[in-house]
Amino acid sequence: MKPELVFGILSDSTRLRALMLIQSEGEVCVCELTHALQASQPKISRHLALMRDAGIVEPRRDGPWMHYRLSHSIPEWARRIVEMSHYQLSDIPIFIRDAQRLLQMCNRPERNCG
Amino acid sequence: MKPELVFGILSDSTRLRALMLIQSEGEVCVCELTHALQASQPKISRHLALMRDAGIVEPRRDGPWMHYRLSHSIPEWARRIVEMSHYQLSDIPIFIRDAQRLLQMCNRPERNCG
DNA sequence: TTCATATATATGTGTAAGCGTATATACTTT
DNA sequence: AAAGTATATACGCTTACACATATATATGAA
Repeated sequence: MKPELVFGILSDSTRLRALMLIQSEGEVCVCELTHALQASQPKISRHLALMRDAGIVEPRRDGPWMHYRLSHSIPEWARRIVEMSHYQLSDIPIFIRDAQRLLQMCNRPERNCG
Repeated sequence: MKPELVFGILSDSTRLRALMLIQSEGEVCVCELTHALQASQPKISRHLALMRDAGIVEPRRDGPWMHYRLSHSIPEWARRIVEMSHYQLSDIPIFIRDAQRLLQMCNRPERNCG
């Protein structure tokens, strides 16, 4: 895995916002992302597929839902870059708002209402 | 400055390699980069202009030479991301080789031979 | 098997990015 | 001023990317 590829993943707003939530929550499903990011489902799925193909995230099926988390086989340096970017960016308004929308979302698979 | 823009800067191999050297050396000039990265001068200059316009690096003229360093007005989170990426990536072969070529370069402005 | 929900992918389109080559600008020396 | 070196930008081209929309696949319930 090449470093510039990892940064390429982070260089799109939708993917960065998704990864920030994945990093916060450990795991999120597609419907949670579409809700939190207020984006269309194909848009979210396309970006997740991109990240999956790049080896950054991995899917887990849970009935009809697909959950995504950081890939367990991601290189250590890549994991640290993602973690540390999350740490540095988490107080920026747009990411705070995404996190809030996720917490306030009802009908989250495997979770109660917020 | 938007986070995804900073990652966009880091998502190109030439720019990432240049920034790694800037981070190591504090400041490098165009001719040092063309030598260390073994790339054409227009290619290096174009990428530096891109990073300058994005507010990541800033130029300093020294006679005929242009030196580039991290911008002093870069947001703290962006500086930390660059610093930390350098720390995480510095032992990857391609960056080691770039650094070696730079150290072995003779005729470096403001420096002796290595 | 039929329907509804959740997710994935395909298609067509517009835009942005990177490259090589050529050329322009800036500085230094003569 | 003229020539040489260092750097910047312009141009034409090709490819990659992101999007919206449409459609396909997968699961669960009836």
